[in-house]
Amino acid sequence: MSVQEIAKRAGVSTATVSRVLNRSNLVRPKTRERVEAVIAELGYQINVLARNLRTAESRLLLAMVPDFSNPFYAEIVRGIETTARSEGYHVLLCDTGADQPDARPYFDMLRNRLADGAICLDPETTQHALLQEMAGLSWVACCEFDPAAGVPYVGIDNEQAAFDAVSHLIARGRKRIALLNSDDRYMYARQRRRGYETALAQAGLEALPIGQTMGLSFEDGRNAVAELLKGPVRPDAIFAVSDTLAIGAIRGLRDAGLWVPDNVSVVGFDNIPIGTMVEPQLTTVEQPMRQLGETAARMLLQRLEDPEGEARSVLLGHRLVVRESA
Amino acid sequence: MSVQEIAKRAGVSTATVSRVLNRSNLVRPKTRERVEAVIAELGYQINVLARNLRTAESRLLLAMVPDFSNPFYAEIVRGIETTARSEGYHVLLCDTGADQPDARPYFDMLRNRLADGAICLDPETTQHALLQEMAGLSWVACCEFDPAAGVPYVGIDNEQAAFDAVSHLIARGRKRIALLNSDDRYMYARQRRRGYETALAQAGLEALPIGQTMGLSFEDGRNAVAELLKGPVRPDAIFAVSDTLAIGAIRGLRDAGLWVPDNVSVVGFDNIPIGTMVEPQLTTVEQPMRQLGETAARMLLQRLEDPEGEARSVLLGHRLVVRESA
DNA sequence: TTGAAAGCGCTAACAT
DNA sequence: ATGTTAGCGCTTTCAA
Repeated sequence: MSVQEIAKRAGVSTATVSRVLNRSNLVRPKTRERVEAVIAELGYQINVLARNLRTAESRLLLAMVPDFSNPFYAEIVRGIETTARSEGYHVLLCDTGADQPDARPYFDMLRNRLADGAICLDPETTQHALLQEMAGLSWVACCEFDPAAGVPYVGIDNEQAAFDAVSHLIARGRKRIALLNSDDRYMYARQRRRGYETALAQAGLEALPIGQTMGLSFEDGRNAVAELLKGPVRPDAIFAVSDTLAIGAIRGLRDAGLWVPDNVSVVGFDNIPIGTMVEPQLTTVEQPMRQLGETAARMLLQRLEDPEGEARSVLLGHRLVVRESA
Repeated sequence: MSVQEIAKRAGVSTATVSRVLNRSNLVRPKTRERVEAVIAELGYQINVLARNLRTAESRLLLAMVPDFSNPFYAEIVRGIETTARSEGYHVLLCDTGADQPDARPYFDMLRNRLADGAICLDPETTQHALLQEMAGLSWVACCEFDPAAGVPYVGIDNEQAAFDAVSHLIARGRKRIALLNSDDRYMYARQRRRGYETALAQAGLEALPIGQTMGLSFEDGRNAVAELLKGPVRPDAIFAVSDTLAIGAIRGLRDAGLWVPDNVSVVGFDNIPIGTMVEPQLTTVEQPMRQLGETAARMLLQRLEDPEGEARSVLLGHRLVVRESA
């Protein structure tokens, strides 16, 4: 069943049916009614595939995420979806993580027009590839961004946020503050490290050897702390760049017979729900995840509407949530 | 740039270009080479929108999930994606939860052919609606299923799994075993309840008043336990139908000064990662999440290939993972 | 093994 | 306010 069929039965042209379908107001109410009646009667459903070809848009957005089972990303994706849906778009989730480290297939989805645009939360390498291979294609960066790249982005001030977290530790009287950092491929990791270093420097404290992990998991944190504790100087505080890492760290400390926060204070990052489910409850830096996603989607939608329009990037606010661990 | 362009430059017809594009073997190697050279040279990318219209398929699958930020569902979706991708399909995630309790918009995506088929993890109500409104459309059920509905499904034997969990508690010498159940709209909730009741009955034990929650969250579990403890008989064990609920329950018990597992044993369900991140580590029933997703996707793909083919449903195995909490 | 041509179902420019 | 008509870019029958 097609517009033709509807047109015939309603005694109008296909153009008119199309106008009714697209809520054009160049249709006499009476006519519209008649057409709508036929549509309802036959249970006609528009063929999106045909429309997509004709209008040369899929109304599909790509969300490239390193790991959507990470609650942090999950919540951002939620924000993206909410906004996208409200504008009649759908979101295609692309987990570029573990399983499928190659983002190429996703690039192809953009190239061959399966998606109208993309939101990229992937690390620098992916973003640079996107930038080079996708010249002229619409995408925005979220959380991970290179201010110099010329791509519109939304994120937080990671350096400042890290600075705030470490300052909190210092204010609590801690002197041997270790950083538990993740994969250096991520710009946020490097930015937070800078914040950590600045805070220590300003307080005249020395940085400890950095605990470096490959991932953001509980076990990563646990193992890294075990490593850290083998060092010459025992930390009295740990700033971890993610909550799961921090929770793993707490377990690592307990493994070594250390108590949090009595012996060692711990601050995490993100403020994901698990933070309140553990004991002690996690002190952490909150990111406005939902809002990050919503903003990213809105920026992308704006780009799609007006590709030439000026693209303004945004940094959203963060907030230190003080609970029990520090 | 289109097939026309390529055809002209390669000195062949559009049909031949199309054949090359689709790996048809009715092309002379020499010709194929020439065409491929032109394609590579111009960096031509097929227009999926046009192909979709022509072939009347989008190679997009719908995954309808109550809450994809729940690690349990996230892992299943992973399985779905892996399998789908290996067959050249993409997955459109539809979070039918909190935000968007109405699945109607997703139904429309099926009706108007934006998606070729769907995998539904939503509760009964949604599944029945799908069944009625989508006659003749391809979909399969995953985790949530009504064996009598005539829709192919994959899941586990929830009743048996619950039976096993409760039996474990009984074997540990527990006598006052409470059930912490979630939303009764879900068939799995009703199935697990039956398993719980059967196990108790077989052991000649009495069921306690059931702790009923609206959702599956930590706070739900915590609050439900507080309620439970107000009752006349204090449970010495709790079987919760989800891990988050169980972890909330453990906290609720601690709130009341009770220790797990010394005073009260707790068993969860699903075996999500957090189970090993809490203290005590959670004893739980493991579901083969990844495999559930993979199987569901494979079933759907099969249906798409052969809509008339017989559809065989499957129950996958579960496993009790004994850790510290019970 | 290749080509010519029809047409998937829709939208939109243009005409009335 | 409505109709006519020309494609969007591809695949696929049919003929050669």
